[in-house]
Amino acid sequence: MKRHTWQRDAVRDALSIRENFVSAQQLHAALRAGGSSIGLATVYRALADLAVEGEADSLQQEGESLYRACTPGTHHHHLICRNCGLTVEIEADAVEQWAKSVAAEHGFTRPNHIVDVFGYCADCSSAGSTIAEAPVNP
Amino acid sequence: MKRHTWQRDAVRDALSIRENFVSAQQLHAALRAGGSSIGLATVYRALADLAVEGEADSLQQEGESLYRACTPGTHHHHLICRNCGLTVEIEADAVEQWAKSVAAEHGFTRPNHIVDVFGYCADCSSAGSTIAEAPVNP
DNA sequence: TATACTGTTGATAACGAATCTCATTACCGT
DNA sequence: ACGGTAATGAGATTCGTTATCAACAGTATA
Repeated sequence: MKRHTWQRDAVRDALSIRENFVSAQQLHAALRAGGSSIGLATVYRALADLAVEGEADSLQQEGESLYRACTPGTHHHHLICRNCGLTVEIEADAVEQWAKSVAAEHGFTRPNHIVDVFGYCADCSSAGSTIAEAPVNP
Repeated sequence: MKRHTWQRDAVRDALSIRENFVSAQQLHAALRAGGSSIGLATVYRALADLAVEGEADSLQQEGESLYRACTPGTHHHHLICRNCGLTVEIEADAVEQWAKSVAAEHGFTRPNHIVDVFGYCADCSSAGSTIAEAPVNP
């Protein structure tokens, strides 16, 4: 049986406050900075649970998992700024359909897909000279 | 100046033989098993270089980087079997265009995208009872 | 409310992928 | 052949994540 603890709530709340993707360690540091005594392992467990339950989206970047609160029940993808992390949820029925059809064409069943778009948001683009990273697709 | 070594060739050859995505450690083990004395760090370096030069595709899965040889100069994505790893290169101009337009709509510049489709290939689907993993999208 | 059951927590150890260090090797222009 | 220097590789190191396990705290029941 699943139990209700303040630790889970704390992680959920801390995640829901944030706009961008954050790592488990960042979230743990923020919670501790806020006076909480929550443990690191618990933050990892809570985030993994939230992701499984569909309350959080996750993506892998540079060898670490990042999480972000999302509205449960909706399937969407993300448009993420490489510079500041600003994240926009995007829907893409066309892509969903494409993924299904291309899988079916090749005899694949139970298709899933990973679709994320990265770029530089308007603000970071206009402040272009301060961006260290070189363009990836010139 | 860039130098030509048998180690780079060995990694490139070992990668080109394979159909599926492999990890650096798998490739290193295979090379050693084949009698090579190549070092692990060198395999990591060679794979990273190949990916940068566009001779290999890479993806992140379960906290590790997997690599696969690809025909240089062509932009494509992958359809990957979750069970056996069978990989099919797929092209998707529609998705490319969608990524560009959705980025532009939100003021994002220099868009990149990560698009991969996972599923169960025909063979693994028909041998369904042997697949341990539960369906992810019932 | 008191009690027992058991899922959860958290400090720490352990793990694993990837990178760094640095002495040694060997590629390549001269 | 020579010399500068990029590349190599064994091992150490870093860092994100997971496992361990005793102590704790929800929750159902009496």
